[in-house]
Amino acid sequence: MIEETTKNSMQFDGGGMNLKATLFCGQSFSWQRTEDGFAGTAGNHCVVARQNGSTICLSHPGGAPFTDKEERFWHTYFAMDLDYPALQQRFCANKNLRACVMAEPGIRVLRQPFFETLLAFIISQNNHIPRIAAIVQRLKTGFGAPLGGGQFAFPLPEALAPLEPEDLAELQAGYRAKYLIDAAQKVALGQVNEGELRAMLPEDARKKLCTILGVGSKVADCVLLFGLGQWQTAPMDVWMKRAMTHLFPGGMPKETEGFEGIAQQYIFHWARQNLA
DNA sequence: CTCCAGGGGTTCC
DNA sequence: GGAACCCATGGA
Repeated sequence: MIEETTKNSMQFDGGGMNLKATLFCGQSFSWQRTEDGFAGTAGNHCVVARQNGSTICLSHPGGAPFTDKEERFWHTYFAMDLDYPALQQRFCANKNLRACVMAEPGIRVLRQPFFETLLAFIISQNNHIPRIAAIVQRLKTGFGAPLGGGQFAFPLPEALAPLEPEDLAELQAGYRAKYLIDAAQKVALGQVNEGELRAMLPEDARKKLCTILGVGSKVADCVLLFGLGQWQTAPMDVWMKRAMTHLFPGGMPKETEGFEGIAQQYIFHWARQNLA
């Protein structure tokens, strides 16, 4: 008998993660609900994710085994290297942080690829989550490389850079189409470079991102947080004020699904940088 | 029909 | 700096 050595799925303990809340709270727009779980892509990788109790299970749409490289990729994507329960316990010493933690304790900040995070949050401007996700999906299927199982990768900057806004008409992204192309061009030409952004001081990276048409303070903050693992250093009161200005200009909403998660993500990242 | 959704650009002052 | 207005699109 030959032992089965390939792994057609990977499982790990979520460490208190709520998969559904994490995927659909508004930090990522690359996941879809399917009959047997949540199908999503990141970079050149695609998976179907499920949660059974505390266990997170990932499998390929076609059932293919995972390589070591893919396992590491998803491990990093879901930030499984961080001890969230311990992190949250520390946050709860602060009143504002505690409120964010208690709103939805199962949310983790995902580590998403830079370019797709940038474009997704450009699309997000003056828009709502279901439509953002629909536009992202059309962007992938229309301009991305097929990954099998009906999934498509997020298009590369080089694929979008030569296009004209009318070429993106099928996205139904409206006036944002020219923003997407400008972002793709600046990344493809190296005027905006992920490695350089990561090496920069966060405030400088923020300014650099804002040179892209359609990227202002809010989009830049989201890209720094979700796509670059970076955040600016600022005193707590400044940071909280910015988060609240961005997120809840009219005051904290009561039952708006996802919003509490966004607040938590904002605060979590700040706290990770400053309370360590 | 009007309003607005996780903004940003432009054009004023 | 801040305020008004516009930008496409689709759902309530």
